[in-house]
Amino acid sequence: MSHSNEGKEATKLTSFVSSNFIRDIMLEDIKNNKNGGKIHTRFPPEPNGYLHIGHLMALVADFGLAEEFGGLCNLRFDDTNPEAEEQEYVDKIIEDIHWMGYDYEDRLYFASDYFQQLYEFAEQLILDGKAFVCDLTFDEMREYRGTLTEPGKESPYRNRSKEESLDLFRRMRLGEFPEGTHTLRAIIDMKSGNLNMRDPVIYRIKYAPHHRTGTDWPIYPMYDYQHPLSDAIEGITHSMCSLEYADHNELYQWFINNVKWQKHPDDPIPIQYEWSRLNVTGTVMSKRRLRRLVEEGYVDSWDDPRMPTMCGLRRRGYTPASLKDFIGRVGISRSPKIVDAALLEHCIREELNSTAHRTMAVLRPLKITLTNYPEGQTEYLEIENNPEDPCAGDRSVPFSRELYIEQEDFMENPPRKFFRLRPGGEIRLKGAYIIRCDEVVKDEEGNVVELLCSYDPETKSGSPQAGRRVRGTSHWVSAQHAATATVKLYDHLFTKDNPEDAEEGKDFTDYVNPESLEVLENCKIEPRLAEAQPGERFQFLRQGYFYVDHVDFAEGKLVFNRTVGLRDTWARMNR
RNA sequence: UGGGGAAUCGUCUAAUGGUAGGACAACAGACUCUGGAUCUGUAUGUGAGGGUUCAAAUCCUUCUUCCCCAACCA
Repeated sequence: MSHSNEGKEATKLTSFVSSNFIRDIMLEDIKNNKNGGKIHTRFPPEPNGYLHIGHLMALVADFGLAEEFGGLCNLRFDDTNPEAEEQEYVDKIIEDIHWMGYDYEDRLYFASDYFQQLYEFAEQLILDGKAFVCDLTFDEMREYRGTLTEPGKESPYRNRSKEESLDLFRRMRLGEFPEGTHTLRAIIDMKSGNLNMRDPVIYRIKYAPHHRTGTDWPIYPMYDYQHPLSDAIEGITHSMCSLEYADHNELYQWFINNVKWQKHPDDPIPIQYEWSRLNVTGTVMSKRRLRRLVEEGYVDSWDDPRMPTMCGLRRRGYTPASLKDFIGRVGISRSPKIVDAALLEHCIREELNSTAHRTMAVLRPLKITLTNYPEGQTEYLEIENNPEDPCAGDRSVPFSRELYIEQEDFMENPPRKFFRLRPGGEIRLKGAYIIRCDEVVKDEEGNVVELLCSYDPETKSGSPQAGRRVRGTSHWVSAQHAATATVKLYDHLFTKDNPEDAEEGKDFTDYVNPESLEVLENCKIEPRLAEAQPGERFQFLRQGYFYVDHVDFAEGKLVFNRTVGLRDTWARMNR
């Protein structure tokens, strides 16, 4: 991927800024030389959907903390449910991880890589009297499990002989039984207050073909069994996950303690740590809801720039560095969090303010003619690319008699504090001259179609006499030299901070912002922008940061997606 | 008395018995050839009640509120 350099660069620049309890634990472990002072994490997505902003915490923490302590992070797909998982998602997830600049080197693993090993562990568990084959039906098992407040009952098959269980388990593996007729269950405690400990199922029969192992296996291990053992096999030291798995930690430890997985006495014993999930205002995260947005046409695709998916964020123009910065600022904790999307926007604005080149694009053009400027003349003005970065240099921008300015930079009857152009008033054209509006040209319906202006040759930017001041400055493009482009103005997808908190009779789709996308087809852009390459980011002066859509570009279209607008105190004053 | 987790400015997050601090958001002002950026300033917080202590966000205690768990999903 051409984007991987972007991510790697970002990795060097950014690390966590805030402290967090996981880091404290790692620091302590390193100090005590636990596991030889090594940190080894893993990022364990299930390939059943696209990575989205809710996964960002785990992604950045798993890879970022390992990186910070000179450790390693494996990429391991949790692919033990063939009904849900697809190769397509594996590929998309890998693409997103590469884009973020994270490197798992040759450590790309799949839980399915361990199916044979896990199977052997399971046989041993049976031999040790710690697991049995259960013939209870799905409904019976639910009944035997008890409830949150009542203890469960032991399965009548719990005490059958090891030999019988082993025989049955082997025949399960041979594919002799239909789905749903048998399970392998751990023998733990049906009375436990923790439902996960009530003789949990560790293998079930499934004949669905697996995206990697095909039809090799008629039985599949459950997450709770597979995950700790996969961690153990890989030598993971710190196994991090979100808080809804806290109840599973006891089971995690049970498998670590009861399966003979250790090859050497100093193989690290993995420990699970949990943190609270990341939520962001104005988004939905669940796969089901995201799918509805796509399928019901609220957005165009999974990578629509309004989607909170990683691929959507990328098309919106977010950078890996800004995303890492965001996670660093949010921090890792165990308290529930719904982070203000404004923080995410701040992170990308801050980065782009220092890196994005300034350009001029007139989104809604209003023609002006400088009546005292020589016809046919073009002068090239040197304008700085980025006032925040002197090294960014200057570029030449053509200036001529006929120009476009923004429609909203002119008002015939302006209110107080409107510092832009009005009849008889003056503004500076950025990097050029001060102009005065002499005459307003209207069509038959009274719409303003053109302004006749005059320029003051004494006020050329950079010249000694340029000192005269006017309050307003506008961006502009030369009509003759401008190219036309499509600009997509994106805004928040929802009108509500928490779209899921719907009123009676409504659901989250009722809060989709009808103005979340405005497509402008007739934007006039300066010559530099006509040469823009996919993946480039610019500031459109006074308007915002824009990303050259790499997807549209591949289809032959030059489209600028608004990543985020500039802070706009004028707009705020008018709210 | 099911089990587990969490409560600090509007939002995140620090302070591990010793001045409740930072970031984002908000507001006000300065500056500005981007109404951007930058700078300065302002307001807002320890869920509640008891207790220990010279001193409590922090320790003890009672209570309240919120989140997660009853897939042969992860």
